[in-house]
Amino acid sequence: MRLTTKGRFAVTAMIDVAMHGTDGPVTLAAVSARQRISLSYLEQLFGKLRRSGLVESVRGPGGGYLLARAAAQLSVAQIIIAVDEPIDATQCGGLENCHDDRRCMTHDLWAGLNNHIFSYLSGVSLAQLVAKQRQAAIAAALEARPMPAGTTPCKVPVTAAA
Amino acid sequence: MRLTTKGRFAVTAMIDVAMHGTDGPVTLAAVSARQRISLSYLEQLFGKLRRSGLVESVRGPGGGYLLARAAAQLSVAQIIIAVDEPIDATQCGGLENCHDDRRCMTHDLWAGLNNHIFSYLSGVSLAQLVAKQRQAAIAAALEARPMPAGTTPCKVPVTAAA
DNA sequence: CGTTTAGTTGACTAAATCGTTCGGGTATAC
DNA sequence: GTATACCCGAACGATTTAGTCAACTAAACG
Repeated sequence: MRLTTKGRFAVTAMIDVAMHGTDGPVTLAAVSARQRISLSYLEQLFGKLRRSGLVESVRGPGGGYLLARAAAQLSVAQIIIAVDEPIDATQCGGLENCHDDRRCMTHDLWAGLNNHIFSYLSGVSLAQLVAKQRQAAIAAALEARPMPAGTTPCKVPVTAAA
Repeated sequence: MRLTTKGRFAVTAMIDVAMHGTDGPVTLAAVSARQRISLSYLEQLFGKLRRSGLVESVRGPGGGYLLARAAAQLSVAQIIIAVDEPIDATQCGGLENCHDDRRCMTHDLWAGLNNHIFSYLSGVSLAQLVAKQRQAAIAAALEARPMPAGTTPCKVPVTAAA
């Protein structure tokens, strides 16, 4: 399981669809404008997401994309798997013949780590991320608007990006 | 935090050094032969690992690389961070000015996921992976060697790679 | 001393991936 | 029938990946 910016773009776009798709399909043009992602790149990503059954498309005017399932039933792992074409780090391509006498370490080794990371990201649902994003948006709005006298702002701590 | 084959190569090589470095330094040539990784690529990786203080080098005949700390004190996260130069998926580069009125979602969003994955991989030590690898090697040896009559082999389940 | 070993550094390369741009299609609502 | 918006694929520059080559330095050893 790979973890690159490509999967992040896909998750970001899916969150956007989840947040704005409550009444009707969301056009990729709107997602592109809001999230500052190239429209054609979004089309490529959503082509894969659709073929993976994570979203459904509606063609024609008023069309766009909708989540194929409830946001609580869509995991980050599914989204990343859908767009990030898998690469195997096992060198031997599953043939297990890289050594004469014993097979390469990478084989069993990374399988375990992959499983752990995968199962973790499988436990993170789109609904959770949407809730977190809504919370952050509220905090930002409170920060931008001047507080009434005598009240104290409730800042959400911003975690550092790696 | 990115997750690519580069980091996997580095971790694999570090496991090799941990397993063969019990008495004396391990040459990259030996690691290259055992793990089927290009010698010059290993040189690049170990250059970064050394500058990050994860390994120590011994020059001259009989030289090679040694773990700078005990395997239990070296985490997978440290190794990956050392070789995978970090990229930020926040588009705005931390300036938070991607939108006119509100900042981009990716900013706070991926920070949380990054932290979770990072803290998970920080909890996985090289010693754990070495132990797991030793166990797998034993299982492979038992599998290759015919069992005495009446005994049942104890196969280790092989998990699928993503 | 000189040779061999092995780390150190840098430039350079083919291939893949990333993100984008462009140009065309096709289904549908109005 | 026209505008909308999904669909598809080719092509592109930039970056990353993985590897190669070449020159250098430090240390052991005879």
